[in-house]
Amino acid sequence: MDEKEAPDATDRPSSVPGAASLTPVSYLVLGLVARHGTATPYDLKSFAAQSVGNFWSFPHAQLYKEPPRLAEAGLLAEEREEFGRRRRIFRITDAGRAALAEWLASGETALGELRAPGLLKLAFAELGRPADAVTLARGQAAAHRAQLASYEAFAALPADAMPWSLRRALELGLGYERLQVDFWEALVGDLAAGRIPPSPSAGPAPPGS
Amino acid sequence: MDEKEAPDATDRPSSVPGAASLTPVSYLVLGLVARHGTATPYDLKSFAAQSVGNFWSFPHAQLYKEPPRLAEAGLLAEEREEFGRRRRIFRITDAGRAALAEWLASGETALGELRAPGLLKLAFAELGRPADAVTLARGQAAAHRAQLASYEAFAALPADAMPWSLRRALELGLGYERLQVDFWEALVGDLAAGRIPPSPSAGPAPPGS
DNA sequence: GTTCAGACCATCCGAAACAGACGGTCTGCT
DNA sequence: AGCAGACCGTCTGTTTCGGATGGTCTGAAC
Repeated sequence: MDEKEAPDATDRPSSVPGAASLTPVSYLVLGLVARHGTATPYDLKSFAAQSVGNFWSFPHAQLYKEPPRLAEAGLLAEEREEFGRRRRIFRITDAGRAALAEWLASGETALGELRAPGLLKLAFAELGRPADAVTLARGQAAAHRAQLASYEAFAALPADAMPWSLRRALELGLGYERLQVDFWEALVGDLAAGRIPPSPSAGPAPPGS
Repeated sequence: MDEKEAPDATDRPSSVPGAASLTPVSYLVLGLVARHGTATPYDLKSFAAQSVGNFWSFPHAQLYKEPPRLAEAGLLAEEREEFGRRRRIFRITDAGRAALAEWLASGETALGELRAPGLLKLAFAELGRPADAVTLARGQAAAHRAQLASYEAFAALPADAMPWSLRRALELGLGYERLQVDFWEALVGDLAAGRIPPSPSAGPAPPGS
């Protein structure tokens, strides 16, 4: 029953020639270049860190490898600085803009998972001591409070510091962190008050059952 | 307190159990085996799908590869069915229990990222047409509503169908999906009402900046 | 009592992603 | 000029991903 018979609407950009497979990184690069006009790989690294990098980090090596790949597919144009470091400068092409537009227009909507390490640990907390669960909850609450503060600082930037769409995305991030903080703090409270029965009936199912 | 292990020439199976590199998958396997007493790899696949698999899916190949690895490290004991398929049956050892306990007790708290594909797309929605953003938001809302319903069905199981810790984890999942649904629905509303300025003042920064 | 379909179970492999070490290049300060 | 330190880019081993592939068993039809 674990099979998902997803219709899988083959979301590959059909109108774009030679575009084999575009990953999230591809669209990140495409989007960043489109937004800024031009960018070197290093710029991409910085741009990403300042924007989506907050909730989705990419190894910087990816941001160096992806632009040439996209250039080869015709989605980016590449030029070089004349002097100095002779860095690669990328600019989006019409084909690139089309691929980006198609991605934005497609009703693809994969939905991702809640892969929080703390959540995995919590799921098995019954196997440890109750005190460990408290430690975990406190730690998670603190970590998420810190992350929340960082988002809030970012959100405090003036209105024209980021496009409306990014700001809106940031708001989901804010909500997410608040949810996490509330959740873990409530858990700390419940555990401290003994409101959660760590040994309610008989503990975990005995192996011999 | 994550250990930085220097790459030894030949890393022996285990000198100190639990100190080697154990990944989230390792702990998933350890936890599942501990919870159920015994398990074949195929069982693990099923158990995972029924529990944490809801918010954190693992390729099943991982669940076949990991148990032998853990057995080699002394954290699991392996026996075989006598007849029939002669499947591998795993059972946790004292060392395995110790490693699991150590993990549960450690104040590790890595915090993971909000890697939702929809969020990435939203972050660049300013580059597309406003109608695309509406499509995206509607699609995301629907997808998350479906996921929410699935969680709710799971949560409706009787109290003894799952340990308290897993139920608690599920509650975070529930909250997360509700947050998503609310967020995307609110976005649909704002976009429809024109409350979000897709072309506020002057558009994105010109390339020549 | 064979045969065969279809579920159940397990392994393998190429292609990415990942983390981060390592090296080169330039700028500002002395 | 010399040098420190920031800036910038590439490379490599390891792990993960996702799915193709291929065996094994049950039971129902013949």
